[in-house]
Amino acid sequence: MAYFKSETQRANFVKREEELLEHWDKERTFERSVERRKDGEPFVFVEGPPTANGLPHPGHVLTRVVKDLVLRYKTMRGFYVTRKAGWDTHGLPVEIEVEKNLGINTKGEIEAYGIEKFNKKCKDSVFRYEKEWVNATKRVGFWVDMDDPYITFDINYMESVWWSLKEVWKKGLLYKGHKVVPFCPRCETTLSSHEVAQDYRDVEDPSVYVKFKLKQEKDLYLLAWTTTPWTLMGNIALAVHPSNTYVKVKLNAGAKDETLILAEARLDALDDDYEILERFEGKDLENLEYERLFEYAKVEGGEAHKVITAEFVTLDEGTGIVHVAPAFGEVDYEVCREKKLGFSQPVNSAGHFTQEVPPLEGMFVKDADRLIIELMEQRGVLYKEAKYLHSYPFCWRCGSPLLYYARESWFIAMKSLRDNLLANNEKISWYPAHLKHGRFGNFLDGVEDWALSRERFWGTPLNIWLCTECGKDFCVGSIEELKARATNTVPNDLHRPYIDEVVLRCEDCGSDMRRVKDVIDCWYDSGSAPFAQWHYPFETDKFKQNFPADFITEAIDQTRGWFYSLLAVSTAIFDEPPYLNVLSLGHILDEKGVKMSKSKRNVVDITAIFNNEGADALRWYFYTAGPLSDDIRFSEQGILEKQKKFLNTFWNSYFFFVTYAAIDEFNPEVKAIPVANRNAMDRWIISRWNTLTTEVIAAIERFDVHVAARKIEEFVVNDLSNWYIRRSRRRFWVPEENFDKDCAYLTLYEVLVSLCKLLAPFVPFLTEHVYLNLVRSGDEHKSVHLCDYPSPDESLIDTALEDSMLLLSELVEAGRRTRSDACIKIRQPLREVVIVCNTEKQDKVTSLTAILKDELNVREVTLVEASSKSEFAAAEEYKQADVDEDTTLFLNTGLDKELIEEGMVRDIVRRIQGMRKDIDLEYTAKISIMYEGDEAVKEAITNLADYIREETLAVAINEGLPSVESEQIYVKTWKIDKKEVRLAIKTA
RNA sequence: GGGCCCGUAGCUUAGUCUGGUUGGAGCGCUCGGCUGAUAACCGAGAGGCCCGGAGUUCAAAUCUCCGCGGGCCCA
Repeated sequence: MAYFKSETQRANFVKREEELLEHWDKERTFERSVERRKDGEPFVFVEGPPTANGLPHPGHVLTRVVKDLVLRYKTMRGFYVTRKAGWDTHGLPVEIEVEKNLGINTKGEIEAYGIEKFNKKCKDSVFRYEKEWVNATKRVGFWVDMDDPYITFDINYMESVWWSLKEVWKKGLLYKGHKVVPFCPRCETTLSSHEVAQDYRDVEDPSVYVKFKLKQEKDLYLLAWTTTPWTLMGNIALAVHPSNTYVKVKLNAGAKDETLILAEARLDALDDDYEILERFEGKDLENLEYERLFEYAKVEGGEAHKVITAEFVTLDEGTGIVHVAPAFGEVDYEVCREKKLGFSQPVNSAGHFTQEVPPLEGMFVKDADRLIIELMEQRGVLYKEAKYLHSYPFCWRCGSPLLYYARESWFIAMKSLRDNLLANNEKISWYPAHLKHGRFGNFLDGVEDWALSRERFWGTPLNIWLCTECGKDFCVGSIEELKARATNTVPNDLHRPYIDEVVLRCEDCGSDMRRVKDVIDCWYDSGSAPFAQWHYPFETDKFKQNFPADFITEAIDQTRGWFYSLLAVSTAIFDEPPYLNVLSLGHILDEKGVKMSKSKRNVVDITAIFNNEGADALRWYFYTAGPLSDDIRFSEQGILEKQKKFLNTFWNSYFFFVTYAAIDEFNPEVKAIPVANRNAMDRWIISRWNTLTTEVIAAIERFDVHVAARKIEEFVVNDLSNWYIRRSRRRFWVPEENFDKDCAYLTLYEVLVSLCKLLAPFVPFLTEHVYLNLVRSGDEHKSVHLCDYPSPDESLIDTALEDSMLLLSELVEAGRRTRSDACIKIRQPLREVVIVCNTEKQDKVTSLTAILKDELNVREVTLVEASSKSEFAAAEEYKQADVDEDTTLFLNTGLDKELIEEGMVRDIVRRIQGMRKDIDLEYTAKISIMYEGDEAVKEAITNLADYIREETLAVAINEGLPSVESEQIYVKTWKIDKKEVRLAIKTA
């Protein structure tokens, strides 16, 4: 009985994959692959948690298959690799989704709807597409434990987050300040940066040149410029560049005779004639005080209305003197904080002026521009007004112009940890390496304090309570502590609104303490994953085993996202890097090279890919497309090509093997032949395989996945299929058992099984299917994914042999070229090929002459020294082809009757083989042949009848066709070398 | 506006770090050949201002600078 199951020639990858998904489920193969390594060295991975409130995108699939490749590889290399899935569940994107469904979009409406109900909806919405995520994850073959994932809204997870924030608070790193954020006055919502980026429009705004009167000197003005006149109500300072040249100019403008200061490079801004009175550097202006434009808004917390110097001042436009309003600009806010200046906020959260500004009270800021310009004109402080075209962000939901607006916010003092961040970054290996000191390092260099709080609803509540009397703050670090300090009942759910009800007792004054209303930035949630997923420090074992991570990978946009938040949290709490290796991936672009995004409607449906091409084809496409750090132009056609070229070729190599192994009932278990005893071809493919394995392992260790995958592809397509198997076919066709055939079977078998292991992390489905059929002994519950990764046997690497084969392929190429030039088809045997080369090359070729004879269809191979070259070059029947500098090939193109007859017969055999295939004969079926042709044909067939019988499995060859047509007889007329030949076959 | 990455044939790409014969492949196209594993394969051909410009050098796809286009992050 056949040892191997036979296969169909068409692989049907999709169906195979679906079968294996069930098989793995039933066999618990994933779980067992992890468990069997539990005494191995741990290789720690942290899953970057996706948000499941949208459909998975091809980019997500890419990160998942890259994670899977590395984790499977490490597992097979003997590491203990646990893989906990995670879900990111909090944050504004979730809230917005719910708001959309409820048809509301202001915080007021949410509060009216009820925070309890609202958050319930958020919680439900978070897993709206969980099924699709789980399906896609499984379907693509990503082995990760989704039965026991970490979830950021889980109470244990939140408790760990609270604990960590208390550590931050205890170190004095948590403080309250203002944060200037893009804010929609209509929705009363802060917008995240990616929301802001969604709707920039070109708009025309008034730009005004305003004169600020200096206190020290009479009739001397600083000329400032702004495109948002309404922000002048919050003016605190004027900024100049410290080292640029400024001038004092006297205007010659009749009644408007006055003296102004501005940057020399911006004198163009003046409409009038002027005379330069003085030149000085910006820093000479520092600390000059000026009279405020409007007396209305009150200033708190520091000095105001003086000149400061700042590097951000540019001379591209304006006057080189910048109006600074900390309530309405992030840069403004930062510089004022640095210089310890005051703060003024005359605008409420709906974007209307407050009663601090009586003439404008209740007016929307953008509508107030006109009135403010008029007021300035009346006071004679407006130098001129112009139009200014610029791009400005609008709310993507309601279309209102966004305001930059300072809101009260809690911060983590990351700036003070800058050196620690940089030092920890030094302990991390980045792939690609340039990110370490490039994008990421630069970012850490200029790190800002982390605005941690969000005035929102669905998130981990900020665990800070403030005393209603004395203002003292307290940070709660655990549920136990909360219970101990609470004066009322502690809820089971830590979310809003329940937590808002919990009142603590102030230790200082004994009054009530109330929680601040904010929730925590969800990036802090996911940045806490290394410890929060294990409920550290309330449970300690798992965390200790799993920190720091050996490996994380996500797309490039996470450099300032998760890659940063992980490092930030870990540095603040442990002062250790949370991961040691980080691999950054490129993005998936559409076929035109544009980023795939929901709004552009160019996102490819991955389920269609799974159903059409299958997971292995998709994976192989991703792995071979190019360096993982490069963007990929996604193309379904490209995936199909991978399926045809690579998967099919691998399948067919396997199919060839099992087909003949079944016929011969070959059993690898009872054969053992040392490699050294096998022929050159066998030793060559085994050597190539060992070389390949060395290269593949080296490449994966560097995360050069595309290098590894492309090398395997070349091996399978070129070396194995197109050379080794093609060259060795005849060895498998020999009917009787013999030593050489056993060598061929064993070699191909060993290479295929080893290839399965080498490829298992890349294409886990196909390799499993093939492995399960090829390895039929041993454990019932076996799997390629339970195997050790192959390691190369250096003693089997024969570089000299590999070199020889390379030379041989060059000779074959040259020989074919010569035939083609001389118009002699390959089926026509020729007498001789002469190779002119040095002795070193002669040695290389000698062992492989049999192959050369076969490939070039010549009877003799003659090797000669360079000295005889001229002799052959002069002979007419020898056609020349140059191989390389010192190697030349001559093909003897002379034909005699014997050669012509042989060529004729080979043509006939070829036709008969085609006919066998036409009528789908079994490979082993015997036939009888009948023919009609001229004398030459008859003579050739008679002379070479034995050869024909052997090649075509014919038991009889007879001249003359049967007179009656019959279904059992297949007749076809051919033209061979201008002769008509009629052939007929029937099964014998 | 700033930082980082990418740009090679119609398409996908190797080569760039470490400058050095005529810039390699694959898909597609044209012609010819081969085929009882292969929806394959082999040979020949057409197809490249190596994004543009300047510089360094005996020598630049490769190094430097300035642009242009795309991407990401940040303003």
